[in-house]
Amino acid sequence: MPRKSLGKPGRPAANLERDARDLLLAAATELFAEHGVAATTFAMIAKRAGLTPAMLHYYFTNRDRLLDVVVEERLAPLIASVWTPVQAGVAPKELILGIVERLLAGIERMPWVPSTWMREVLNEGGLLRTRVLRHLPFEKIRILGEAVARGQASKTVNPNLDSGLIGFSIVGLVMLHLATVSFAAEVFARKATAAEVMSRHITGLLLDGLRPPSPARPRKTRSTRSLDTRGNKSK
Amino acid sequence: MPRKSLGKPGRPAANLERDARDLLLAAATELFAEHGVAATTFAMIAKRAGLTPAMLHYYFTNRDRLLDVVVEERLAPLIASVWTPVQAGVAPKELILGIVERLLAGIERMPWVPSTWMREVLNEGGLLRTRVLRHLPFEKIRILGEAVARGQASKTVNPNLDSGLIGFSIVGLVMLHLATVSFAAEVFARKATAAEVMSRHITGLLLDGLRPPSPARPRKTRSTRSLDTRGNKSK
Amino acid sequence: MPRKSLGKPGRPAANLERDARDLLLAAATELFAEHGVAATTFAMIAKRAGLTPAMLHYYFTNRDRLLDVVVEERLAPLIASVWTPVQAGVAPKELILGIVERLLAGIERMPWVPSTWMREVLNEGGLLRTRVLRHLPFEKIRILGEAVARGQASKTVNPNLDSGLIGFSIVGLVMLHLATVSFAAEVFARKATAAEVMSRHITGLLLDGLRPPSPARPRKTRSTRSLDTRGNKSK
Amino acid sequence: MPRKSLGKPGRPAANLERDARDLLLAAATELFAEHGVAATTFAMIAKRAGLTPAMLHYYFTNRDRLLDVVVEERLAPLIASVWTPVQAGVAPKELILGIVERLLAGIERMPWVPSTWMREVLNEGGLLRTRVLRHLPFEKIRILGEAVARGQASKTVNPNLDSGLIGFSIVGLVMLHLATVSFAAEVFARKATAAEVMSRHITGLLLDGLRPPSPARPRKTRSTRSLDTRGNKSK
DNA sequence: TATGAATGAGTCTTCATTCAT
DNA sequence: CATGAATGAAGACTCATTCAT
Repeated sequence: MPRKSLGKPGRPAANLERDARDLLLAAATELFAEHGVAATTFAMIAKRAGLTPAMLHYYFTNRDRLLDVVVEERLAPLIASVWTPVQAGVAPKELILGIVERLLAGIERMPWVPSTWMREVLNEGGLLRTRVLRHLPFEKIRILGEAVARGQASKTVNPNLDSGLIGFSIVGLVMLHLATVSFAAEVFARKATAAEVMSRHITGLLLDGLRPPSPARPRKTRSTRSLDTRGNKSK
Repeated sequence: MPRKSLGKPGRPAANLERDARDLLLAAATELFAEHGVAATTFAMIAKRAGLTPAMLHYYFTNRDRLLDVVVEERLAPLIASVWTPVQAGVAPKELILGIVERLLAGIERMPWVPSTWMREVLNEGGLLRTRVLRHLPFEKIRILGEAVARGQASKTVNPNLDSGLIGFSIVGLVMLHLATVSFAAEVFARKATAAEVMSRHITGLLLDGLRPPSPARPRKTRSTRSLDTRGNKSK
Repeated sequence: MPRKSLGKPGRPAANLERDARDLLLAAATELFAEHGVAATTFAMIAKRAGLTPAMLHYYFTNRDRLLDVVVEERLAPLIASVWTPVQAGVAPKELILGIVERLLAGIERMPWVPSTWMREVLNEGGLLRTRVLRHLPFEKIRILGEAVARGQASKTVNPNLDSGLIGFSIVGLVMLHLATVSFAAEVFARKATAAEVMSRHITGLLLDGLRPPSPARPRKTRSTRSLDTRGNKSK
Repeated sequence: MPRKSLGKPGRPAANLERDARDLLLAAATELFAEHGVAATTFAMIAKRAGLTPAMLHYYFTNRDRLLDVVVEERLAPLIASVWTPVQAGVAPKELILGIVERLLAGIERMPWVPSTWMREVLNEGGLLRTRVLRHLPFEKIRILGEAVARGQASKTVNPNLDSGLIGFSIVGLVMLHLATVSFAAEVFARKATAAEVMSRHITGLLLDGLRPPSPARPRKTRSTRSLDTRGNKSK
């Protein structure tokens, strides 16, 4: 509860020395990604943060509260940053590209997200699912779905897609591939796929599937922009 | 696969009364899907199977061994049934359709798979990852990748896709969507998406992405066939 | 596995193929010596004998009964063989030499005895103590004590010795040294002391302590006789 | 040795209120002597100390660590106190008398030692054997052996003794007799032999065996001094 | 603000024992 | 005779949580 870090207004940047609460939160999210929420003990978190298990209770009182805090202070801002710019009236393709781009940028800052998302949000019985649900931007998701449905009506979008599922497919596809990076790397015993390649693969899959993209729309802009071009400041 | 079940020679089919080992295995896989491997205790498994925790040790000696058995007797056969038919020389589109179809059929028989796959195989630190790795059909995955690469060389396949990742994308996409069914349902507080719709959505995404499919190839066959048309009988 | 060995009554010697009961008893005594009674499980015994834990119950019904049998069929005969020849009227020195000799001979046939004796008989709380107590030849021990006391009265025996303890000292000393063989060997990382040397050391200690033996009585016979000169047939 | 026990600076001596760690250690050593290490459970120790089993893990983390601590904080100091005064150039008789005296004094403070020594150190498979081995004063043992060997060369010491074994015989003899006290008492259903008698018996046995001591060397001093005349302060 | 001490509930696992076959 | 199946009780050990300091 006690939120220290009351950086004097005078001091501009200098966030170097993070306080204990931040340290614990960082350790917790890392470990959640590595071992899952259920398998992460207070002792493990404390050890990684170089602090004591009792401090976790001091700052978060509770295992449940710790999860609340992780969702509210870490996942919710990411979700907001990804979906807030989604506006009605934009073409579905542009919406999707924006979502993917912002999501990739967010994950770059919080690499623990994909793993945790798949494990603890999408999965039935995931320990963060209910908590995350409260922060989903239903309105924005609906806007995206309607854009797709309109596209389908005007024959410019694949009618096989379910307009209600497309939002989950986009986010899930990104999470899936990012979480799979280490798996694919391990399978082939080679180093992880480059972020650039991964980004192209994902957007390519979403936009055109297996088919070669129509030459009319070169899409060259995408491939040249770096991932963090439009990083959403979560604070 | 069933070990004991020495049904009297008189009784023909009727495998109704499953033995304790089978019962435990079924309870374990269910619970793994619901809560994850780490969060599933012997007590929980025993309780669901209507047996005692000590029996788990009797049959599997060990928590590790239990996981071994789950992989070897449940996941490995599924993997084999999905990939065995993959042959060189077939068009990538056909390969992908076959994989998706067989995978969906397998999951229909073992609904606990998608959740567990995402949680315990794809995820870094997943408790089944190493074990599953040993059963992956690298040769078949390579055949698929090469088919895609050849398609890209002949300009008939989307060059943005990474031919090395495509195998993981296909399997992952199916797993992801199946695991997400309950999530989407919960989000919209409506009943789960029909299997038929889900199947069309997934193959649609893989083949054409957002773009409307070319009218030349109607693909009507797919949408009419039921999911388990060619279920692989594991027996 | 099932070792029948239903030796016909007609066949006299031929005990080569031991029956299951014997096998189990041998495995049990070995393990008792290695790990102690408390730390030896039925599973360990069965495994070493190449049989099943359930057979132990079949033959011995009970853990307690197994211990009873070990004492009655193995230790009691050894005790009897050692003490039976002790007769009143013999000089203490001769009595002691006889006891040591017979004990060493018995241990040679049952190498598990010293360890078990020290651990489970002498020690407070030893699991065989009460059982063994019933088989101790109190009368014989008394005879030895009186022989020593008479020697002390006639100034021919060390008056510092306690005539009541001397019986325990003799047996204990032998057991101690035999059990210590492996320890001393381990300490010096050399091979075990030869039986001959050990025998001389023990009798030397008992008869003369640190002092050089009086030249009048050469005692050469002892040191030249081998250990098993007068093995006591326990059956 | 006492870890915590930070008695207020004002209070001078008075270490009456022992801390939990000490209490647990005392309970453990007592029970090890009574039932052996293998048969002593955490629950038993905790119960005797009036604490909970979980505290044992708190202070010792581990069953193995508990044994380490017992050896390092209890047995090792005793061993050191017994052997440290052994110096080259001293007559073997004096060396032996000193060792016995110091050992008896140590055991008087730690009555659990003899039983545990015989069970868990000397015995093959003893649970403390390896741990104790690291604390044996090999150099001192060698000095004693050489003193005996020199005595044998100059015909003043019994040549039947093995100079390499004599150290083990001395310590073993003391441990044996002290551990046997309760056994002998139980056998004769009388109260335990007095410490004084026991001490005389042991040293008598070691110095002269069965023979009456030579009148030239009266050895009266020994028998009059009480056991703890020269208690070794372990700190 | 921080922590060492302490614990009850619960984890996996082992064991002796029973019993139907 | 012999054993595979089954289990209650107990083993060591872990964990989130409390609390005095």
